[in-house]
Amino acid sequence: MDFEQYSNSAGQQQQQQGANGASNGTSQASEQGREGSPLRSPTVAMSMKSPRSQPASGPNDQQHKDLTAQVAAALQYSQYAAANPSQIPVHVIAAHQNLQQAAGRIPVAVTTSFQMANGSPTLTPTLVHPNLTSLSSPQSFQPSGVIQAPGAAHPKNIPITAQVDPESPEVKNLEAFAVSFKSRRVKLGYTQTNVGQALASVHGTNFSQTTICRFENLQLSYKNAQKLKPILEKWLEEAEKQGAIQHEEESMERHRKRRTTIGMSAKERLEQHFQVQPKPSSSDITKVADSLNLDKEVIRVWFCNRRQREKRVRASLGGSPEKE
DNA sequence: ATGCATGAGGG
DNA sequence: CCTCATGCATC
Repeated sequence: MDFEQYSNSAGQQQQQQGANGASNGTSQASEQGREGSPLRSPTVAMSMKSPRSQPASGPNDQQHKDLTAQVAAALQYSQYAAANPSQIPVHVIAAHQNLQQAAGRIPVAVTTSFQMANGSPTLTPTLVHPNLTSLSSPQSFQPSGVIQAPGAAHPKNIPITAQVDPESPEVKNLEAFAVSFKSRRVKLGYTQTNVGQALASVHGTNFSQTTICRFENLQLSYKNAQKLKPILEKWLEEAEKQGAIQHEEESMERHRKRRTTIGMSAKERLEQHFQVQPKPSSSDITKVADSLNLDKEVIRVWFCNRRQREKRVRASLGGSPEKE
């Protein structure tokens, strides 16, 4: 099979934001694509106004392709899982649910059928483009006793459910503030790091550059962002009153474990697993970790983080990459 | 800007 | 063990 390169590349570039010199102002001139990961976000959002009068010319929409790819991944895994009878049920069911969920985002219907051939269950998802057929409505899956294998210990359920309506006025307001905040922050000459430290004056405790950055980009959970907003809002008002930077104390003492670098192929495998089973059991994690030659703890944490990412306000939602 | 990690709180 | 809020280390 394939090998993973969980190498710990030696760090070389340091783009520390003006943590000690306020002359760094804006900075943040970052450029993405540092990872070249083929699967940035398997999400299939965006809206597609499809004139129902379009003749069936073929499923060549990008969205359709994306979903197809997602299905392929899920299917691939389900087959892989076929080697582990004790877990097939959960995985397959989860796969189906994920497919339906994915389909819910775009005008496509998913029809998944089950085939018990030689004791090897196979998931066969069929994508139906509304413009192509008279629409064979997505037939609901009937987990008729066939799927419930004996040793299948299902952890819990697979929610992945969104947390807040992206169109909610609250979310819109949050986004507006985030943009405004960044703009005004820059005008004041504060770096994200500066803000995090200065925040102590109105909040009592500091925050890291990371947190400020995530707030500005709304890469936090909805609740977290809502909680931070008033704090940042308060600080901003104070800061604008005083006009210039009033940075606080700076304590630079840190040291931690070196960050593990998970190879790209390993990430693909993990992503596939996640698509069908976002919450793998301990034994699952052990198996995955073993097959990828990575520490179990690393895998466990990866899933935890992946789940968290799924819950971010701006994660994989209609929000355009708002690059800059 | 973001990936992997830590720790508090809940079960 | 998980979720959640957070952040160091690193791209």
